Amino acid sequence: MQKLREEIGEVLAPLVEMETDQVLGLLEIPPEPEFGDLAFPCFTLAKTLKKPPPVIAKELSEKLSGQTGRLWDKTEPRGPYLNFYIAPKAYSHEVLKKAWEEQDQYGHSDQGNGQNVTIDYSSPNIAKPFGVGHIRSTVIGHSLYLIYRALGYNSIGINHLGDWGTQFGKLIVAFNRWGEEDKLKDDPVEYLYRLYVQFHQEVEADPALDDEARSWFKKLESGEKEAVSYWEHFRQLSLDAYASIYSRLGIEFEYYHGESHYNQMLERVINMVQEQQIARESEGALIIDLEPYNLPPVMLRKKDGATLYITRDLAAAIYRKETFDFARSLYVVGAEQTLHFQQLFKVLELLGFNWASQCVHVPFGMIRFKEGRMSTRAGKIILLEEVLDRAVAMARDIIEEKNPDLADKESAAEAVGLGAVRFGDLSNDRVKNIEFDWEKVLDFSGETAAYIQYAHARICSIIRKAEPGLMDWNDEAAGCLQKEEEITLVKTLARLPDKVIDSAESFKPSILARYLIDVAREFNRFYHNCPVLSSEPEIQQARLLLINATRQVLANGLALLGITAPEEM
RNA sequence: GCGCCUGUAGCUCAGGGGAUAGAGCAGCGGACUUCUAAUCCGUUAGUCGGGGGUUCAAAUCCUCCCAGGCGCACCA
Repeated sequence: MQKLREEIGEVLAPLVEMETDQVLGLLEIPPEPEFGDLAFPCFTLAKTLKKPPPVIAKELSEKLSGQTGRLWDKTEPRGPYLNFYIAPKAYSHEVLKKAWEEQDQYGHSDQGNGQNVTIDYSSPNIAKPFGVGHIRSTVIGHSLYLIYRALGYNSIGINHLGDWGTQFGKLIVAFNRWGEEDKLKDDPVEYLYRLYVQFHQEVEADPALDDEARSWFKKLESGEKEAVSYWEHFRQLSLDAYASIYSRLGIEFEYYHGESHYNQMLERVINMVQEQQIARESEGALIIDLEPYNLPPVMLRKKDGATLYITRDLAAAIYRKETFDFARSLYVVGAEQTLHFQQLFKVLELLGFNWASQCVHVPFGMIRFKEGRMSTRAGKIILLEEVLDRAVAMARDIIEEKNPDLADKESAAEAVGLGAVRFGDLSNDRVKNIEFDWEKVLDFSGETAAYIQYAHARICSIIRKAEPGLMDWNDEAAGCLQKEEEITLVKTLARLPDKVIDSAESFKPSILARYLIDVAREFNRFYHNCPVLSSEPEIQQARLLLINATRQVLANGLALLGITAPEEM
């Protein structure tokens, strides 16, 4: 906890002739609890003082002997480290009080100062089904959205729909040749998907289809009526289908600005690069040569005059800066597009935009089958809806088995099932590929969302049964925790604010997710060793305050991951 | 061919300069008349892909090699 660090930093700084901030940067958390709670390593001092680190640690300890702080009450040298031990009573009082007062704001802060952060996430390609592959951007991006908002930033969620591009040419060709309006109405997304797959099968035998598709897209770009009406039709049907998934997952966006939103700005972008003289004609196309920066060239306009993805992305970046004046602009997009973003940011820089450095690509690995990658074109894909439905069904079965008397089984099943799917995507380091495995998706034991939700539900259950009078704040009670399991839990709860900040700075919700597993684990240890309701009144009140703080940490943390915490399950 | 990412226990993964490398799953053995056993406790398991280097200190940083993934001008 920050207060403890500062206290120790101030005591130590004059003794070691360093700035307080410098000392704070060195303090670390020891690997074992018996080594104390915060450690000062003496290695760096060894050079200036010309003494071995263990001697320095010992001397510092002697200088501090008998001295205590408000939140720490003991120091001890151990090898090259000077270890500080917290004062359990004062410390737990401090932590419990903070959680008690801040409630659903515990872990939040105002460090963002209301600055705008745009977050581009989900961004599915219209007219393609919403597969499990799309869930990563959606879930990671949405969590970052919530985390930044909790830190006082004004998060602006943008769904950069892939609603423009050659794929629409392909769809129009396919629909013209093989499509039937009745089937389309029946299940639009599924049907468009089948047409898309069929196109890619037929094009093998008849490569001319590709040219036809390109020409349809060209017509679309030049506003030709028939093309535009197809496009509007397909786009709307797809949007309707996405809406139900987003609402089920509780995902929201400030803006559905798809690629087509920037069509009016493309001309301006082309003019900009020409004014800056960074572009040139090559084989009829307009390109920017990035060889001096060790990057492949960027193509802004094809020889047939049509624009490309990166042209629209440049327009989008400029639009976002001009409209929102962001402090940061995040792109939660798969790692396979890393090169694209390197090029994009470099071109922004060449255009003289110093805010290019505020743009961040937040990459993530792909979801693959054991046998290889998923492919929309080849029809090798698992639909997200199916995954969600099966996970919820499995949760329903388990609830039926474990808690048949539960009043609202359906909402608990939904929370647990959806939580499992989300947590699977959030708990591991983004950049790694995930192997899709039904068994893992449907497993609710061990390091899963259900583990955290279960701890939360257990706490709620105890609180329901407690005497209401004992659920009040009480200074004495808050300071009387002393068992090892209690203190360890308190220390774990104290870390939430730091974990939220770490997650934001590294753009990794997985840090928060892992932390919540730790909290749930420490709670379970406490639960099995420290009875709450059957203990003496004062201890009971203390433990109620402790589990209430734990409940708050679990609920607040899960909320930032977009996962709901049922009170019963 | 060039570039980016990944390689840690049988499997899935944490840890990303510091004190004895940790979890979950699987296996084995225990704990429900007691606050929900979706839990807990114990136990087995590792030349941290390999070589070299930087450092008082390397799983962590640099370099080379190996393996896998992903990219590299008219897709997004």
